[in-house]
Amino acid sequence: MKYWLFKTEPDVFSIEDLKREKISFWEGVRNYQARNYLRDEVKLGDQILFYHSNANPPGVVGIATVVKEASPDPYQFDPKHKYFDPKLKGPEPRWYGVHISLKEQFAEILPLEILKKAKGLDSMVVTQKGSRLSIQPVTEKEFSIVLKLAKIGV
DNA sequence: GCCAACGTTGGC
DNA sequence: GCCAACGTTGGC
Repeated sequence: MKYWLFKTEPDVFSIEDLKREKISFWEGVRNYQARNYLRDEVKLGDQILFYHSNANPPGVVGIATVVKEASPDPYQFDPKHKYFDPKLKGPEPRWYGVHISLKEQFAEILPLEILKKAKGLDSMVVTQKGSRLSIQPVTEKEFSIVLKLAKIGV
């Protein structure tokens, strides 16, 4: 089993939305590195740190899990949709998403600031300066440290 | 294939 | 709202 961090702006799609929808398609990823993770490496049952970016404060708000592996993002073909990709030629999809489901919402947000100070998270992708990747690999160790921090509370 | 210009991300 | 970091674009 692998571990990931999925980044989302809560104004666009928040953990509350995921809770309400039960199962959500992770749409709109338009970055090749993130796409490659989604298409090739994110597998059924993988665990996800659900992260709110562009929030006050930014941080991890819960745990989700993968319930269905990669399928093409349908919006890339829809000219009226904001995730339409005008550069596509033909029916070959370029962008993919996975289906996820909420596993646990933390009692309160675990802020990025705490992650940055935490022991053992020095090389975690999200704590690096200028880390813009929206789908990030997380090690098992990092994942368990984050869980511990979330339980202790801040 | 280089790289300057440009657009976007996201913490602060 | 600012701006550093970074990805993408497109002229050459």
